Amino acid sequence: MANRADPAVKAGSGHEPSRDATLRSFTGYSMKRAFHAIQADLKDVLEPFGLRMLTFSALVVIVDNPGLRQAELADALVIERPNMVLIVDQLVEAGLISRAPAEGDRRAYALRPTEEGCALYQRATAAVRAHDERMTKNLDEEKRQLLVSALGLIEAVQWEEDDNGERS
Amino acid sequence: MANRADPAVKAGSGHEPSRDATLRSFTGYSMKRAFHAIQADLKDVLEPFGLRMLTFSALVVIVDNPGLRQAELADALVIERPNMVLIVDQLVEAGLISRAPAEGDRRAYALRPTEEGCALYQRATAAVRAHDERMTKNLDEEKRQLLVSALGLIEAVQWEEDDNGERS
DNA sequence: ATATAACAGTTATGCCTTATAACGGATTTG
DNA sequence: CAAATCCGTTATAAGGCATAACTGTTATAT
Repeated sequence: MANRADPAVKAGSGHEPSRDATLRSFTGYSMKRAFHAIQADLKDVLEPFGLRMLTFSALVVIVDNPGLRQAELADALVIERPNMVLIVDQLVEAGLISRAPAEGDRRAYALRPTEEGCALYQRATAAVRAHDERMTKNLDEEKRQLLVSALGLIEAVQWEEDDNGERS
Repeated sequence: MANRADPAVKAGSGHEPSRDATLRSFTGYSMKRAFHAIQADLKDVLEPFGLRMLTFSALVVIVDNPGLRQAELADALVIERPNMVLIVDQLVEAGLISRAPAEGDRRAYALRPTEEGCALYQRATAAVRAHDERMTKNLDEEKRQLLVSALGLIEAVQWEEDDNGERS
C-alpha cells in the first residue's frame, strides 16, 4: 500500500543533480509529477472508505446536485458516458446512491444520494480536505490560490476555439 | 469565483454555474483537470513524431544523459523497471536509441541516442516547447514560475518522512 | 401521423499506464 | 564459496480512457 521511493537522494558515486533537467522546463512534466504524488496519497486516503478517485468525485457531484442524470454527471466530470456506467454501478452497489427513473423521460435516470451516501460524503470529504491541506502545506494561502488560478487558466485553453494549427 | 466556459452548456433552461463546485475547492481536482487538458494536447503534438508521452520523456533523458542504464532511467522518470522495458524496446525499434552492453557490468545496458534520436529529440523538443507555451499562454512569466515552484513543493511532500498519522 | 434524427444508457472492445511477483544471469559481500 | 543484492526481463492484473455499436425513448420534420 504505502510505497516509498527515494530517487532524489543517492548516496553513491557522482553527484548528478537531476537527470530530467530538460523535462523540468516543461510545465506539463512538473504537473505530471505533482499529480502523481497527489494521486498516490489520495488513493490511500480513500481506500478506507471503499472509494476511488472517480467514485469519490462522482459521489460528491451527486450529493451536490441530487437528481442529475448520468450524462450530466459525465459532462461535469469530463468522463465519457460509457465509463460512467461502472462508476455509477459501483456507487449503487455500495448503497451510496440510488438510480431512479427520471420523471418525464423514461430513458434517463435521476441519481440521488442515499442517507449512507450523504454520511460517507461528509466523512470522505473531510478526509480529502485534510489530504489536500497536507499536500499543499508548503504553500501559503496566496500561493495556493495562485496555483489553482493558474491551473484553471491552463484548462481553459482547450475551450478556446483557436484556428491556429501548426501541427501535422 | 472565476467562471470559465463550460463544455456542456447546452441551449435550454437554466444557467447551472458549475456542478463540481465542491471538487473545485480541492487542489488535486483542478490539477487533474488541467493535466488532462495538457495530456490530450501533448498526445496530438507527439503523434506526428511517432512518440508518446513516456517515450518522449525517456528519449529526452537519454539524450541528456547518454550511457545511463535502464534502472537509472526508470528512477529519473519514476517508472517501475518492468514498465521501462517496453518503452526502451520501442525507442530501439524506432532506431532512436541503442542498447549497448555497459562496460564493467555484463547485466546492464548503456542507453545512448542514435543520430536519428538526436535529430528527433531536437524537433520533438521544439514542438513540445511550443505546446507548453501555448498551454501557459494565459499566464505571465511570474505566474508560470510560481506555478512550477508550487508543483515542486507539492511533489516534495511525498519525500518527507512524516510520522504524523493523519487518519485511521 | 409517421419517418427520421437525436438522445440516454448500455455493452463490447482496445489501448495505455501503473503496479507487483517471480525468474535467470551477473555482481557484490561475508 | 554461499548468500544477498542488483539488472533486465516476463507474466499478470487492475484501472483509466476512448470509440463503435446496440436498445429503447424522445424530439423533429415533412
